[in-house]
Amino acid sequence: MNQKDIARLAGVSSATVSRVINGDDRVAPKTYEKVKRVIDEYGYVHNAVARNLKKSSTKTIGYLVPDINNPFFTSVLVGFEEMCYAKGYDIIFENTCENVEKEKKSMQTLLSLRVDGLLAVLVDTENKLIDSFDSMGIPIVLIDRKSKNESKHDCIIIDNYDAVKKLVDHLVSLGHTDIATIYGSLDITPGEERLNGFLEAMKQAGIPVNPDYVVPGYFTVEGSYEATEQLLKLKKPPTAIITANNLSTMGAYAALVDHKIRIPQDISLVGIDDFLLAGHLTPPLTVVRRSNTTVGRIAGEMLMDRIEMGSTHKRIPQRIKVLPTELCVRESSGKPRNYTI
Amino acid sequence: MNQKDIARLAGVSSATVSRVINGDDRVAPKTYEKVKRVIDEYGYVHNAVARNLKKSSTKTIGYLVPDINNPFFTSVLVGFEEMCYAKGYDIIFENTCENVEKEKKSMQTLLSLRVDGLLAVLVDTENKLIDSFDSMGIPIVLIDRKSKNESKHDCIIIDNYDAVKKLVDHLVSLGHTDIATIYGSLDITPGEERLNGFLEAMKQAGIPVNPDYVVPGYFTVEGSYEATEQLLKLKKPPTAIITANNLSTMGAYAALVDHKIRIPQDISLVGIDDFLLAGHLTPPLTVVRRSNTTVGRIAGEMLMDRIEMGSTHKRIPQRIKVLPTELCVRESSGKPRNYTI
DNA sequence: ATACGGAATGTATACGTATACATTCCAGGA
DNA sequence: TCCTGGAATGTATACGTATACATTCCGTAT
Repeated sequence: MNQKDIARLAGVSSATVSRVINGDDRVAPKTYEKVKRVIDEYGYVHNAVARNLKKSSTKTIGYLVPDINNPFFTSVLVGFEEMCYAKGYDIIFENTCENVEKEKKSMQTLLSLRVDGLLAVLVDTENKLIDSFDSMGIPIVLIDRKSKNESKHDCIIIDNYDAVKKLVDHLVSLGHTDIATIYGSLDITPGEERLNGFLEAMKQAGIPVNPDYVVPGYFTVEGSYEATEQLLKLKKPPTAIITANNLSTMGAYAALVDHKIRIPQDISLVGIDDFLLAGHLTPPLTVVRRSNTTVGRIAGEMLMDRIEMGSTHKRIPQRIKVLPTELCVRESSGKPRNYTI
Repeated sequence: MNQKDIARLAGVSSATVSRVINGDDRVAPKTYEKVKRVIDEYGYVHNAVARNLKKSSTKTIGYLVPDINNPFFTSVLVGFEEMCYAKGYDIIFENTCENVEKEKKSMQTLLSLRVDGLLAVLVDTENKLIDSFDSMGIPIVLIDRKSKNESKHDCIIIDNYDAVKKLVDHLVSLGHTDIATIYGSLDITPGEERLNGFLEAMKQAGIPVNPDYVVPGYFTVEGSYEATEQLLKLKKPPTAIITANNLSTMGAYAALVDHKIRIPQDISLVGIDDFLLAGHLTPPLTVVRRSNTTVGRIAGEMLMDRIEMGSTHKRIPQRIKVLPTELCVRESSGKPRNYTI
């Protein structure tokens, strides 16, 4: 059942059917009704595949993230989907599992599927396939992680140095000096910048950094759980811990709870990125936060803005949107203990 | 740049190029290499839109859920994506926001996009568009919520009656009689069955149900937060609360924490469905759980199984997979208090 | 009555691919 | 030498749509 069939049944040409379907106003009301009736009667459903081929546009956008288990990417997806739906775009979902090979295949697929745009959080920011998107004129918006080489793509980030500095300063103002950090993967920008931000903020605060207090958590719950246990095993555990993202915070929290460490009496815990329940844990956690759905919403706007510009979008220079962050003081940060644990 | 261009540049026909791309072994090794080289050199990327039109199959599956903010649906997505990726299917993501109108539009879009299958959690289980999928021979797998009318579609569910009964029996064995439940939306099966299951299990245990102890939480964090506050306002609050899903548990937990109610000393809290952190809260929560990623994985299997059967899949009768649930006793359930709060 | 012009509709084609069918090629057997 | 047959390749078409262009229709002005 296609337009030609409908045309025959309605006694018109297939062009007219196409016009009815696309709401072309150059069709007489009575013809419109007649065709509409036949369409409904026979349950014809428009074939977007053929349309996409003809129009060389798919009204489709790729959403490529490394780990959908991470609630951050889910929240971003919510905002992104909201914008896409409003503008009539559909989302093709790709989960790369932080795997370079899978990322390649996913990007190849999206390319092949002729998505009109791509929202990506890349594992391999030097990925050659990025060039393919460029040469095909498909806009890309990057989130959180920038390409290391001079990238031409729009991106939405936060000031990681500033975010960590807010946490360090907060802890320092409470009297902490034995501050530890559980840092993330250093080969992606947030990991690198948040660690450097920590070191820099400590320097500015005039507090020497204890190398034992700088441990990797790999941005994962498990990694940070273990990192926390490692910190607890020290002869003198830190009085405060700064984590590098939401998962890291969860891991550290779980480890502290499991080891019966009281927060914040024994150890203060603060982190980057808010998450569901973070404000309702015992105690509620102090975090530096941004609006995750806003990230998705702005990404959608920037992307569809470029898409609608057509090929001329290449003339618009890279746009970098730095979202504001806010220190949200709750109860997981307090004065440093003055006893041994 | 298309197959014809590549063909001309390589001095072969477009059919040969197509064969090379599809790995057809009826092409001479040297020809294969020659074509491959031209493809790489010119950065040709295969057009899946055209292929899909020709083959009337898209290697694409719709994933339609009411609320991706719910971690349950995210976990399901993880398992589902895993299976899809393994079999070479891509996912088109639709979030209906529990909105009937949006659900209709989404289904219409998926139909138009000619997805090969659909994994759906429907708001409106009487949706007429389901029939369109049927008549076009596109298989559907339903999760969690069954169609109310006699549905012909595969579905993956749990025994809700049994799940609630496990919680009730657990609480009764601890000595509780003042048991409250925060139930979910009654117009979807899990909501209806879990409430009925509660009433039935209480009956079987010989415990009269206090109508004040049966309050709606609408399967949301906020709704359940308020429901919990409502329970706390009673002259005699319950000694235990059973929640209807993960969000409901979070809401109740947050409310109890915020009102300084001690769990389980003052009130026990148990719920259906596990979630990240549930085992690391203070105290860790007792829940009835299933493997969420398994739900997605099995759904993917059932769906692609039918897809690969082609049109004959209609001859296979409805398959209902009831996943096992397990009572996971942690520390949020204890003996009932013997004092007034 | 005729010409005109805009509205309504029809005709024909291209989008890029996969594949049925046709053709060419070539080695090996008679 | 010719024939045979399988391997390799080419030719032609259909998938379902949107749309440029052509045509028809019909009311109105001349």
